[in-house]
Amino acid sequence: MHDAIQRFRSVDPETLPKHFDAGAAERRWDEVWQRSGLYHWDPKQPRVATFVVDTPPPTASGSLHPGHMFSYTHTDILVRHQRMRGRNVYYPMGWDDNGLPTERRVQNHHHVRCDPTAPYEPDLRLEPAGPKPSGPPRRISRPNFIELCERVTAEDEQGYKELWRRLGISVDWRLEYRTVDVHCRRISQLSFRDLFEKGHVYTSEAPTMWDVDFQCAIAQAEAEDRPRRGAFHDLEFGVEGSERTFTISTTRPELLAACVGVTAHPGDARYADLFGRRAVTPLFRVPVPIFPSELADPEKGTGVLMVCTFGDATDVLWWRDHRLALRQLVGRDGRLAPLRFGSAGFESLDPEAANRFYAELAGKGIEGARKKIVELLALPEGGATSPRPPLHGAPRPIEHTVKFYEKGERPLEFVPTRQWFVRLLDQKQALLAKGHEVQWHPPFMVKRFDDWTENLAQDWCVSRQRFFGVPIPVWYPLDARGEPDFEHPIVAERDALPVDPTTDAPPGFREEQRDRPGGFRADPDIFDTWFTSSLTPQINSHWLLDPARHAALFPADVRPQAHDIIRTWAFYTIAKALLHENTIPWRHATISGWILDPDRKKMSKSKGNIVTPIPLIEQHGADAIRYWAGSARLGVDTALDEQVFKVGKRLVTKIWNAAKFVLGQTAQVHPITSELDRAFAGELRALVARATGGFEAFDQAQALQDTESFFWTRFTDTYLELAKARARGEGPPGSKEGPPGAQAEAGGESARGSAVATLRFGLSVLLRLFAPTLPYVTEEVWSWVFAGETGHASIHRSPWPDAAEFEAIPAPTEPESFAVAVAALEAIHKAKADAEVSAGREVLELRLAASPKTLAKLAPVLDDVLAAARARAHALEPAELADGSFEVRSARFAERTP
RNA sequence: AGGCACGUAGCUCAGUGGGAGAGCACCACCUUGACACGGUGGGGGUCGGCGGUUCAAUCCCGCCCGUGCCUACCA
Repeated sequence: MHDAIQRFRSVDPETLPKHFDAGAAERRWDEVWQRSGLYHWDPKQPRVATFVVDTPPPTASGSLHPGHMFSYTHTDILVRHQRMRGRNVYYPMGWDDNGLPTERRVQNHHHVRCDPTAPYEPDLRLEPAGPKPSGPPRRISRPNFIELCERVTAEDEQGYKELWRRLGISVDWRLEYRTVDVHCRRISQLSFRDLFEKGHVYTSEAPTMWDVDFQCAIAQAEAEDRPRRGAFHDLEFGVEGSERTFTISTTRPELLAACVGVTAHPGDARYADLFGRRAVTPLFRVPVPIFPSELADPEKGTGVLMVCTFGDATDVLWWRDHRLALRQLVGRDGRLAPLRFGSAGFESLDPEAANRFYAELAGKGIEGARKKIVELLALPEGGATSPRPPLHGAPRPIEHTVKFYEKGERPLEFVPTRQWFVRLLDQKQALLAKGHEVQWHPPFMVKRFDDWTENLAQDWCVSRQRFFGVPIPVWYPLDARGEPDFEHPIVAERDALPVDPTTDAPPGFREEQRDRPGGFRADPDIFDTWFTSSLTPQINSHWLLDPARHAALFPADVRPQAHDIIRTWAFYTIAKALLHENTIPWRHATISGWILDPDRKKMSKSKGNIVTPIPLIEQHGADAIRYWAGSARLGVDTALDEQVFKVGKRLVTKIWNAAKFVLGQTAQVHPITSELDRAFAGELRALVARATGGFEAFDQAQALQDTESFFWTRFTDTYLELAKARARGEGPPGSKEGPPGAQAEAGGESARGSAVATLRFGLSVLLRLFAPTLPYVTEEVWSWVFAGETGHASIHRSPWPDAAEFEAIPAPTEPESFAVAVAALEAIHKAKADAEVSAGREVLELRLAASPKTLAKLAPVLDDVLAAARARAHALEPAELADGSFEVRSARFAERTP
């Protein structure tokens, strides 16, 4: 770089526009960068030279959000730094088109519903439905529905793509993928096949968390707790063959017909006599076993409780561990199923009464059934043994937490259904170990991973009863009666993937055998969206399809993501890499915070406080938005603050103006020899080390802050002012001998050339330090002269500044001379401010005091200080002042600025 | 209930075992030649509270208070 200083050219500031036009620069440079292949990954380079980003694939069906700008900019800043460090960057973009958000978006956008029984309409063309469609939604076939999903997501992706390009997100668009495309379906199904071969997946019919509205199974990761108002109902139970009664408290009286057991803590003396006997439920008079369980809390309710199929996760445990009866009450649609008590049905001491009572409940929804059963329980004839009503007193309102599907509106139920699971409970220790092999930024985020992993209670349910997504590549053989054999699933062969079992026949079968006795039946389900998106590193590396590419791209270097999906995306991705290859999926996880609105509330669509991104860019410029994002450290929730945009915009303008000045200096450059220049270079060198260290520690905010602070306080406000006169070939006013330093240096021209060279060198270094954060304004300035001088057409492929660039610049004679020069100038500025005259006013007389040591340090830079202060005359006075500080003892200023 | 993070100037946020900082906002001044999308100067904070360690604590330790989030709590 120092050699390049010799080739420094100048530009005529008159030829440059007066102001920086951010919008024009964004359009122009994006086009140039795309056309020149600036962001292209080079597959020929080795792994060590490559930097692989596991970019988050956004759900394109969501709405654009300032949070998108925020977190993707974080990553892009790191990526641009790596690119300038010479790394061959692999920076893809994916779109997560799977699943519910897309289906919902299509349903609303076109006012349709998927009806798998409807026939395919090849020529169906639907227009967007508009804001308030009338009438019931149109029912369309599954293939039509999927076509719409693909069309809508493709449209939505354009909005994102436009935003990324406008923001200067430097992805290689050749590496675009969609989680439903052929390649991703193949990788996803390969993953299933591999897990199947390794014994990590199984199918079972078991009670599973079930959303009654979506009628779909849910994994633990998608369930969330919500506080809800409920009420304890005290119900009197009888004891078989005895007058003994006891009272249980339940919030779910509607499940009474599904009561299959009663339990209390083994140490609870109140109920010790009951263990081993049978309780008799009220209304339905069903005898059920009474057993002790450590899981029962003597403090809660009455200490004794009913076990139902199924009220909650603990019921599932009791049901399984104590081999209780299954009396599934809530159906897939959330309504109470028909039950029969008596000889042909469930046991009851009074089947006739049981059936009579239950007839009042069957077919009702949960809320309706609860209301009804409370009425029934208040009837005197409902009691099992006692003459009074089984419901004691009024329901007691409580606040309790209830599990919901995160996108759902009614509480989850446990419904026995056949699902596919990935075994994770037996992998907890290995998962924790792998999680700690990853370096998290900030490091404490690993705790989120630990908490989740340690508390994992269920294997991962990966099958979903939805339409749009990756099909599970499985068929089941049908026996002679047409019953499927779930113990011997037929999993598609690797070479056949991807398959859709609903249209493809399994190996060894013909299509005509579908759903026929002796034939086969397709698994109708699709995968959980995370089953595919947990493979984004492998999707990019073409795992199992291209071993050389996989070796070059896996594990990835960085996984950027937000902290709310550590339990899903990060967790499942780590799990997949562990189960497939016993490795980690990436070396670093960078966790961005959330965007809060100016009132510190989380921004979300439901709160209606979303600001749309593009207008913000139009208003402030992409660099200013990036400045705001880059200023926030990883993991820190950040307010959407227009003030910060303005600060960023001001910085952009200042860079542009400073560059215009620096590059407008026309003098011939010389080697950097003057003391002030050498001292400034020394400070700059320290900045480069700090900023580089910041980037290496994934702390782009610190790097930016250091660079920005240096730029204002060490460059524009100080060095530029101090070196300005010399660079122009002027000295202090009235000095006739030529530029300052002429006496001490070999000649005036070399001192002048030293200043010009230092200005250019400083600008070149600072531009490159800013380039990752502010790609547009730095590229614009770079293009004026530096591109030709350094041989790097774009600043974004130019070498990151390093110590080697400083080697040819001699160290300053006095390490503190820059600081001393600044302090002296500030003292004179203060005197001018006190006298209420402009900083540009000439100083006719000046008595400047400092300690003798400080005055000695000032000597080699004195002429620059006097020139910057416009001092015609001066006297230096040794004084008892703290080292490094100056005082103006007296001064006289010119009447007006010349 | 356990955990993690945060609490520093009116606001947004850096920071470090020894001097309390930046930007914005505020006040005063300066039409200066790269920049008025500018410059110079200034006022403003018991660094959440209480203890402890230390020659010295905003920083380390303990407890407490407040805020946010994660996990658990579902009879």
